[in-house]
This record gives sequence, structure tokens and C-alpha cells, in this order.
Amino acid sequence: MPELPEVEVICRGIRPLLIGRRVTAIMSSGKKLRHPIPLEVMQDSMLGQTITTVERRAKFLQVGLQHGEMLIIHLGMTGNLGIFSPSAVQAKHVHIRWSLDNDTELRYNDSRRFGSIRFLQRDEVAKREETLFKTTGPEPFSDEFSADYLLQRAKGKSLGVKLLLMTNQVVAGIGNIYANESLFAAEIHPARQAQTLTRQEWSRLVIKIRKVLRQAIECGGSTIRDFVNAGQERGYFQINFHVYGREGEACSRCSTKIEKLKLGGRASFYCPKCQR
DNA sequence: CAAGTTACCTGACGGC
DNA sequence: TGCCGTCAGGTAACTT
Repeated sequence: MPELPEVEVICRGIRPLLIGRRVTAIMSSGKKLRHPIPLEVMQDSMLGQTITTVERRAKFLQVGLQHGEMLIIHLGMTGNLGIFSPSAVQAKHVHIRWSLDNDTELRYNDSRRFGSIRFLQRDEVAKREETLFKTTGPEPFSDEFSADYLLQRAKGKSLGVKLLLMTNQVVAGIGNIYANESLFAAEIHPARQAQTLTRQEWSRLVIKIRKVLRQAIECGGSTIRDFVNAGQERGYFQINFHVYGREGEACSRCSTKIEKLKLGGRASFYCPKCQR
């Protein structure tokens, strides 16, 4: 489900509802996500502690605790987090609930269970950029993410530009939707060999990626099927899609029919006239 | 070692 | 109505 904008929207939504709250109980469905849920570790180290920070890094949410430990949550394809009243009817695929001290609870819902929950002890938190995020690329909004950087990362690689953008070691947070939309905005064909892009083209792409991501966050993310924010509201950036899911429709710039192509097993949409 | 493929899961949808 | 194949917003572990 969630790419960077959706994770950011969830992060901003749950942050004010979590900071300052004390965790009073933790329950799990017992089913494993990508990895087994560290229920006992959380119960040993998290109960009674107050949540102090809620941040995003790549597509991970980082929930920091008063004594320095940290919960690291990845939502996979269908994961979501929301704050509920304990008496609210529980969705079918809720796998973890963290009870809070103000008669609310944080629920993790994930039908496909591709997400993951990790719990880092204080010493692991300090070095997480060198361990957990060692191979994670720079944030798209960081200074490090630049035309020169991309020129360097593409050099000597036999790889289409869309697959390069979707490689999290190159840049964090860009998934299928936003790779498609950014390439349309920059007028670059998704299958174009990355190493053939000029510095100017990379520069335009960096600008467009940031613009698309920023707008998507402002729209509350994209809801194709079921994405909702912490208040269970849908995003609406999907009404601004120019190519994603629009095979056969007229290009918004030149009216040419949008085409679909499979790249690395992922659906890729583009205007054959605008994108070269 | 880089690049391509498969596996992990559930659910929705279209065709028959 | 239901059975089957295909597809889905992600990523790591395989194979080639």
C-alpha cells in the first residue's frame, strides 16, 4: 500500500495522538508478519513507558520511547496504523494493539502481512543508520538527493530509470505509483536506460519527484483501494494521477493514449509521445 | 557481482 | 453462484 507520502500522512496523523501517551498493554494476533512479531520483547521493554517521538525514515515509522528504545514499523503493501477507542469494532486483520493510558489504542492492520515490526534497544537505536538503514538511500527531500548523485548512481548500470528510482538503496520511499507519476512529470520514458540520462534530465526529475511527493502528502496520500489516515479518512491524490492506472486514456498534455508496460514485474504507465 | 525472478500473503475482480 | 487466473501501493532472498 503505502509509499512515502502515505507513510508520512500516517506519521503526521498518529504523532499528536501518541506523543506523551504511556503504553499500558500490548496484544498480538500471534500471526507472523514478514518476521515474527517481537511481542515478548515489547512487553518486557515497552510497558509503562511514555512515547516521546514519532518520525518517518524511508517507508519506516519510528516510535521512540522515553528510555531510548524504539519501535520500527514497516507497513508492507497493506499495512496501516490507526488510533481507536478500545470498544470500536476491530477490523479483520488487526495483528497488534498497543493500549494507551487515555482509553485509546494503536492498532496495526495488515491483510497480506508483508509488513514488519521491530523493537530496538537503546544501543541499537543509536547505530540504526549504520545497521538497519545501512543500505537505505537518501530521503528525496534531502540535499544529498541531487542530479549529481543520481548521475553517479546510474553510471555503468544496465537498468531502466524507473527501476532505479524504485530501488530503495538509491532513494528512499519511491514506489510504483510515484515513480510512474514523477517520470510523466519529467517527460522521461520509464524504460529509458538510466545511464543515458543527462545531468539536466536528472535535475528535472529530482524537482518533479519532490513536487509530486509534496503534493501527494498535501492531498493526504493516494487511496486506490483502502488507504486511510489515522482518522480513517481517505487520501485524494489519486484524482491527480496523470498516468498510473490510466492505460488507454488520453494524455493530459497531448491527448495521446497512455500505454502500459511491465518493467521488473511492475505495471508501468506512460505517454509514448511526451515521455522519451 | 549485477540483473532478473520468485516468494511471502490475502482479497478483489473479470471471464467462463 | 462459484471456480480459476491475474493483479495489487513492498522488499528480501533466491537464481542466472
